[in-house]
Amino acid sequence: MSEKNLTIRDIARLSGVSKSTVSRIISNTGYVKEATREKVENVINELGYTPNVSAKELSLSRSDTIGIFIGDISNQYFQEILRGAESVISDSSFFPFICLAGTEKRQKLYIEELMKRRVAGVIFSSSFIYDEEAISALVNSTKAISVQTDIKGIPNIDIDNYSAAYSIGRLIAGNGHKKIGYIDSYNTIHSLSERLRGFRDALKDSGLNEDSLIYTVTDSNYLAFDAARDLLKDRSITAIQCANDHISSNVYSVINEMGLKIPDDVSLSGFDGLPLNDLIQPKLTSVKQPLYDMGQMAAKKLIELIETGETGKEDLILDYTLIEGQSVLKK
Amino acid sequence: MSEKNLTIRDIARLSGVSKSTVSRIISNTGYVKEATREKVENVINELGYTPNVSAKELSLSRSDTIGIFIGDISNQYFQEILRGAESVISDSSFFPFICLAGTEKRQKLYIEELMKRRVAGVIFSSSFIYDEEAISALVNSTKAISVQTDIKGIPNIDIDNYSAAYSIGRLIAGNGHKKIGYIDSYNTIHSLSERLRGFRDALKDSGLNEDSLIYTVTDSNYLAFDAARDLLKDRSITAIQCANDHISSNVYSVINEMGLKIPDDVSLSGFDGLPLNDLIQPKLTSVKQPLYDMGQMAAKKLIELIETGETGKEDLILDYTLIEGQSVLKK
DNA sequence: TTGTACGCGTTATCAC
DNA sequence: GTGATAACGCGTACAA
Repeated sequence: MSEKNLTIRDIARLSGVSKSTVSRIISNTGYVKEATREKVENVINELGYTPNVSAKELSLSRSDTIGIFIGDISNQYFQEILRGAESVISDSSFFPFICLAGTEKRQKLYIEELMKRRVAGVIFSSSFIYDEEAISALVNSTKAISVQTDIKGIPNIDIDNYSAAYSIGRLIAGNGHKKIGYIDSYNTIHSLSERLRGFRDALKDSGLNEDSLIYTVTDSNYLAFDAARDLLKDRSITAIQCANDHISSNVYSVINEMGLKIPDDVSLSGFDGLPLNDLIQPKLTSVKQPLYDMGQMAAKKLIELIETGETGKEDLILDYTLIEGQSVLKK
Repeated sequence: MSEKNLTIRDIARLSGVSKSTVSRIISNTGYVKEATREKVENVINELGYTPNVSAKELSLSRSDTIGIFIGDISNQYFQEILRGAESVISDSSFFPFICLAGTEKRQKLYIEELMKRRVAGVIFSSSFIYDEEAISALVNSTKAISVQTDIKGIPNIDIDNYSAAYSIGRLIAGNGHKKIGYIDSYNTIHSLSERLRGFRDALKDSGLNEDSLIYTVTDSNYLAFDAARDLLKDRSITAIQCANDHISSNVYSVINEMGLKIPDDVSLSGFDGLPLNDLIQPKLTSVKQPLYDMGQMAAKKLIELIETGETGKEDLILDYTLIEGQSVLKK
């Protein structure tokens, strides 16, 4: 059975060698005679010795931990990015340290902890940054990268939000809708304003005037129930575009609750292409972002930055896919 | 700007005191003159000094980290438990270390890491344990608790699965269904076998014979598509009960895909009461488990164990709620 | 190929 | 109140 608090010294003593030899065997570095290695490894296995990470990190003045800073874990959007990033990191020589930074208090806590742990790098994915100063201090003390998140001075992984939103706007207008509700997110990040800009331009280029877009936003809880109910009161609105699929799934619930039919009574479309869209009937028109890939890409790029020692400034833009479902009526 | 590798010694030197004094101030322990404290704190803030966790842990021979060992993060079931556990831990003096242990490789990696980090405790929530020996070693080296998970020798948080499944079985049979498909999970944990047992007994007590339950299981990917298609070929089956809502949501997709109507063509019911059920039309009949609470309870109980030094053996059973939606036809 | 000695940054135990 | 000093467990020159 594994006893507690075994140290490298115990192993050394019990196998009749010095600490350094044990260290060499554990970290698999330097020359060690095969016979010695076997002897020591036997002792290690028998006693169930496990090296102490804190001591190792302290000794090396370095940690191989990478922080993954996630905004809201109950949102599938962030889950996908997290899964992608984690998969790459847990498959590397680094170690993922997941931070569920969904509230102001948690952001503070986790940022502090990441600093205290001297992490090798951080991946940010959050639609809101509460304390820019703290983030800035963290970013300055380590390597960092973001996924669709606004943080100054670090590379960002994203898609071309303007162009994606433009496409879906053209699609909806092209289907003959003339009065279109738009439910934006309460959060104010660049990718969201780009989507709105792209959507607006699409309507304009389709010959619709400015009044054709009825703009609303979700409340601070990041839900969309009230916004949706407001829009649905105006029966001249024939289509609703949501800034992301977290919102569109909530709007879907409201529409069902009110006994309305999609797309006959109202058209619905979103942005993200989350897995939960599979539960929506009829199939939702949306823009699919490669979220898992974006997470993976962020992790790969970050590891590269750590290993090369470079800082990296250039953003990476990945491809999106327009998904045409049956949720937007052709008039 | 925060410079790297500042130590307690630098702060001491620059504020004209000794390391010990700085340490006292940081850890807020022992007597320090107010004037000294202010002086030192100013230096700390100006330089942006952050204490080094590894050194602290090493010095104390103790870590205040609690591991949260989660089976499958893309399953909302685990998300709820994770969120509950994290909320309690991040609000305590301990720190959450989240392990996405969904694959055999990852379980090995994370268990090893938890041991290396000398964590204060671990919360297990996973429907599969790949290496019982490794888990056992970890459990023996620290405090541990589980949520609806089979690990020997530690307390488990659960509901009365037998009774819950019995209730839903009586409900379905009471609605006149005589041939009922049951889709079990591929995973083999105690709570699942209890559900099956309870459901079986309910049908028996409703006067149905053994042949009335058509048993199938999901495949190793934990999906349910094939199992559902198989069941749906037999048009004499009028209702399908799923062992959990991860399965029922997949079955819902299959039913829609095949153009069948719930509950007219087939009834569907599940187990868990996940948030994503809100997207299912009509409202799904299911058993709601207090998953978030179970996570919270696990964390609270674990912290208690850590602080009292006790091991704890007694399981905790929480209440469930039978949710009667419109997805089971009354015949 | 192996052993010795020092340092990593912090806390705790003593003295003062 | 405050300051030396010895741990904590490990890696790594430098010797041997």
